[in-house]
Amino acid sequence: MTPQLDRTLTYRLHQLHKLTDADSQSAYPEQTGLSMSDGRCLTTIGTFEPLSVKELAEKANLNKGQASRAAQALADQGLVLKADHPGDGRGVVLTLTPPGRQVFQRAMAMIAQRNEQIFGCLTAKEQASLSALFDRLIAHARPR
Amino acid sequence: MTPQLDRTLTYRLHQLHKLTDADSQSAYPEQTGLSMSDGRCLTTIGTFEPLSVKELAEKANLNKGQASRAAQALADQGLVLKADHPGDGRGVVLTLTPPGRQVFQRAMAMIAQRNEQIFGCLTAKEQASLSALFDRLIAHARPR
DNA sequence: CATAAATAGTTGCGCGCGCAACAAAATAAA
DNA sequence: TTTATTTTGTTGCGCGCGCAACTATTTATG
Repeated sequence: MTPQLDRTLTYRLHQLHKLTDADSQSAYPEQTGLSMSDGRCLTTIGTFEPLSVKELAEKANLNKGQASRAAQALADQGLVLKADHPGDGRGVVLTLTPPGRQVFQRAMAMIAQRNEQIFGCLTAKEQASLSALFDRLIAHARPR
Repeated sequence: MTPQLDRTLTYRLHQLHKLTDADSQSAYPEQTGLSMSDGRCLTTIGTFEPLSVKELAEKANLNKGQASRAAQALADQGLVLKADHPGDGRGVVLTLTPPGRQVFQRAMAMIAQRNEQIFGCLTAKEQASLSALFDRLIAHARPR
């Protein structure tokens, strides 16, 4: 039997994402001077550096085209260092520059704040449950 | 203190959404002949009819421009009836046509199936917990 | 009643996204 | 070595999305 649309988890997952993403879209430029997409790439590099473009794409959940352009944009702004990969003429090595690290701090503080805004209405125990469920769902959904 | 990026709930919410949305993007056309956006509008109308364009936008989580175009597209395909609102010369009344109802059935079956694919890795109890958490989060995030 | 403000829906436009084609380099096969 | 296959990153292109301007109708205000 088919459940009511608004009782499906997919429907509400989509709904929740839309609601939260809309706010982030304005929060990123306001607090970091970067677009949401570029800001997410910066925080991803800061968290996982050093990173190749391909790895950046995977970690930040975007395709390599976007990852390539974002890396270039961040490098142009002096926030990310795009170095040649030693031993592989194709690859690049992405790391944060000192100014990039400063923006990274601000961005992470903003993310922590938004995390609190959105999930603060849950108890610590509920947040932990949700966290564990997310991990399982992502592991299950991830291709390969 | 700032948590690690990949341990934040916002990061993983975004990740999970991206993963699931990508699959839906192909599942909708394959199983209903409609784009994901149009398909979601159809299921929304079928679930909540009768609906105005504004209400459709709210329920389907898109802006009224998209809602207007989707309603028109579905009407052009004969799946949705777009009638004048009695008593308000501006408003329209969106309902499913008989053929629209058939596509609605297929779409809902597909959604139920995707729901199972994605959330089936959780026990019924876990799904119920997640459902309750989603409701609270959405109620808290929703403007007004 | 006049006119100002609010609301419903449509449409134009620019930007971001994803896909796919491409070039360059590394690796595998013969 | 030669050549075929795979992998990495870049770039071109079209479509979908969101915003904001606009029209038409309704409701509020003086």
